[in-house]
Amino acid sequence: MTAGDDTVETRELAYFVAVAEELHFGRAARRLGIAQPPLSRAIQQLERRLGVRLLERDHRTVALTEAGETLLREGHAALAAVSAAVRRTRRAGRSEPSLVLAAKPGGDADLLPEILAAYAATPGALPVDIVFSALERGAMVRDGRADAALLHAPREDLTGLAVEELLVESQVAVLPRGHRLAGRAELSMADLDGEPLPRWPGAVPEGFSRIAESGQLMHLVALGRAVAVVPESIRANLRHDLVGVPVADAPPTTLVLAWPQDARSRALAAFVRAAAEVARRVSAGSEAARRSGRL
Amino acid sequence: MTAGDDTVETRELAYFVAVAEELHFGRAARRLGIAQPPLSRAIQQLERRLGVRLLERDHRTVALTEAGETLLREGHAALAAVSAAVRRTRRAGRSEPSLVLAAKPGGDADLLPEILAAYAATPGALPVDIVFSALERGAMVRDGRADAALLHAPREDLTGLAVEELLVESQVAVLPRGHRLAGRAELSMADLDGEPLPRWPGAVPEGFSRIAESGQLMHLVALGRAVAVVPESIRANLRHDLVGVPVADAPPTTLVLAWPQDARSRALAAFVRAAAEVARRVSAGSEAARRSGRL
DNA sequence: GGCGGTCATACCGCGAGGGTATCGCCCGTG
DNA sequence: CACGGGCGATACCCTCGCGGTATGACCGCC
Repeated sequence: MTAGDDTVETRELAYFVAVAEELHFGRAARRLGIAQPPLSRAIQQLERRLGVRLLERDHRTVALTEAGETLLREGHAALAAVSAAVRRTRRAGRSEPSLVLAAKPGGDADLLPEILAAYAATPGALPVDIVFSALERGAMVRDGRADAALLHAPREDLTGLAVEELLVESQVAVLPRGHRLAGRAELSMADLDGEPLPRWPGAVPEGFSRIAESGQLMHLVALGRAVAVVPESIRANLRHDLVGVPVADAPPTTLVLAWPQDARSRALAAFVRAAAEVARRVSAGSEAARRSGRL
Repeated sequence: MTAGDDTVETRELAYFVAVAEELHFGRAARRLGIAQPPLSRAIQQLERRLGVRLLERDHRTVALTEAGETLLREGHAALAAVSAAVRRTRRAGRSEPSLVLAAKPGGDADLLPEILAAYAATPGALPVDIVFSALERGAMVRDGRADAALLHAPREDLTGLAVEELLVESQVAVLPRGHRLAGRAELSMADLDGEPLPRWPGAVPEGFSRIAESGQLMHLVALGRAVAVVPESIRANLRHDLVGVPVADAPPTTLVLAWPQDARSRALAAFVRAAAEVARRVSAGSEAARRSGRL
């Protein structure tokens, strides 16, 4: 009995996700651009089809059941997979192909120009479009908006992505030039204990919505409203009113090149190879410089 | 222009996948249980909606374009994500919850009884259903048919799964007792060069469709039709007419417990902890035995 | 106790999806 | 070279299900 057609349409998933996120049929319906009654019906039908109660409604409030919570999580992932499929297909069909690389402004440790040059020198290289985003570069790769991204592990989540490690960096605290700790040769995290947040970029300081751009963060630091702990490579591009001081016990950060773990593109493979090659060359060079005492 | 409603229904994806796999509208339609004309229309509509040519048809044959190939790959993944969502939701809604563990017969290195006992002793432990499968345990975890599985790395693909390493094992060649190499204390892969396939379980020997069950494989070995290289733990349960001889240069195999990488279940976490604890205890014990010369 | 808010039900209209019949095209074949 | 068979596309029709409007049932709150 209850044959249970194992297939659910993406429309139904999107409807459920909307309701589960809003916990309110009317708002969800408005967000979806439909009326409320069809939405109620669709959810009931979905529950009947799955043979599972997804929402607990008591005429005043809507709450998720255990099953509803898993469908919210899993349904989100499934919808993401569908739109990733669509986006990647569209891109694969473009007559004039290119690679899209997501990078964070100032977050490339100055490797990007060399990587681009090395790849461009590859036979059959495609044009590379750089798209800048501070916060959702990983998501862009996962959902097909970008072919690859420069990410910082372990700060950013790498699940579901294939990665090539480019560079391991220690971290520095960014401080106003006049700060009491600015003159120190080295700090520990404990030294920063009393300092205003965000200690880590991406965290949310009091009264600010979100640090979406590194210039904003640096501005906050200059104002004494925040202290940032960031990879040492940004010292090269620091504003003149700021200084970077090594933090000895901050966990090292790894700059990685990430791409969808089952990508099959010839061009992407060549790009990854080129990036790895540049990283190898550069880190060997800086290693040599360090050994010869120039750093 | 080309507003491009970014959503595609799972039905459309399933239709395209069927055509892409069959490369034949008639067969695909039969497989889907619909007539051929609506299928043709659906594919055309999908192509129009994506703004991309997916199939190259020349009145005699159907071939995939570049975009079609990526939609085949990505669409498959997306459909799998959808049915995984459905299955996991159904399971989460069951009134009497349980854990489903996928194992391979003989592939648990005899850890399973202890793991089950350790987990059962956990407060709030759920009943554990063991489901045996030789070939698709990884897929069962990925698509929600199982909560966790015992897998052998690197022989089996672990992408998309979270894992806990339980046991590293060296490998042995399984040979008929009368085999010319059966008396040797140790072999190398080179010694097996002339031997009949499959060297590795899961490979397809001439004239046989698939080794789905280890009993079949052992039977083939006993008949001299094949030589198997497997983790050493199976030596304990070998038929009396077979012997296991260590293969010095075969890459070691790791028995891992794998689960969906974003699972949130309290019960699963407890099970993983219990398994890791047992593995730690057992490998410490066998280490001690080895040191004291009993092996 | 009326009022507003929320979800469910009743009912209707229309469009999309599916079916049958047929065409157009190409290829093999006698 | 004519003809038949196989394949995908087109034409046409019908039905079912999705979405809309109107309304009901049930609460909490002034």
